[in-house]
Amino acid sequence: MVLDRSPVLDRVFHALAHPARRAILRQLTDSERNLSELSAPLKMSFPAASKHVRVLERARLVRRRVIGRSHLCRLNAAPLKDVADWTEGYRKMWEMNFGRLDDLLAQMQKQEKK
Amino acid sequence: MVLDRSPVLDRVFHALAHPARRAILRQLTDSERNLSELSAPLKMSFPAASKHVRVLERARLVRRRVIGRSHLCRLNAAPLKDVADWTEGYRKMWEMNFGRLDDLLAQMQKQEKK
DNA sequence: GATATATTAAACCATATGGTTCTAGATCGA
DNA sequence: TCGATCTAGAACCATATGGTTTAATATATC
Repeated sequence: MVLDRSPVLDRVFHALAHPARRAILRQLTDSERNLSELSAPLKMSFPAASKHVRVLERARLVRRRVIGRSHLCRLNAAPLKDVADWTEGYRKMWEMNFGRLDDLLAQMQKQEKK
Repeated sequence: MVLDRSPVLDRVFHALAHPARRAILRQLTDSERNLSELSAPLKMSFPAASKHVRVLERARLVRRRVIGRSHLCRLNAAPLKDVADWTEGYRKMWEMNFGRLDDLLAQMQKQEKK
């Protein structure tokens, strides 16, 4: 199959490609947090952080519920299963590569002994 | 740790966020291919495909060796291990369906009893 | 040498991204 | 009610992205 069309993976991979967004996800592993809490540790303005949260929402990685003026965000890790599944299709490939690296290192050690 | 700085993950996730680039990786699972072969099935011009390959190279997902006028590309899946490792940190989160933290703790305790 | 092939490079374009600041609307607490 | 707080939204800016077409370069092939 030539095509690899998956708007879901497009959005999820793109969402994960920015350190601030990964940091937001990290913060949400413990508990729900509102936008202020999420933006506080990031070295950027509040609106910038808010935009990052919206990117995560479009990728379904974050859901929010509004309570008064507080927008509580929680992690939805389900799309990360898609990432894991996609990546799993290549596991053999990188394990093979590491195998070759092991071979190389073994050879180098053999050379050193000589 | 608040920050999630990892230029490697930045580049790899970004590289994986485009269907054409994932299609290129897919093509490289079988064997090495040169740029013409890689670009042929993509619905875009050759230079566009060439740019995608370069994005994959910057992410270390593709390596090329030049033989005459043919640029042979091969997959380097090693960076995908970084993706898998990062994603693995969230596995528990998606394995509990729509679960809250309570559910996760309950599951973990049940596992421990076994 | 002439010509076709594989690829890069350059110029260009439209749109997206990531950031800012400023404004405005709810809502909470005193 | 008043002021502080939380958030959205708009306007703006610089740069990146993803694509195009056209040219230039190197290498095969005849």
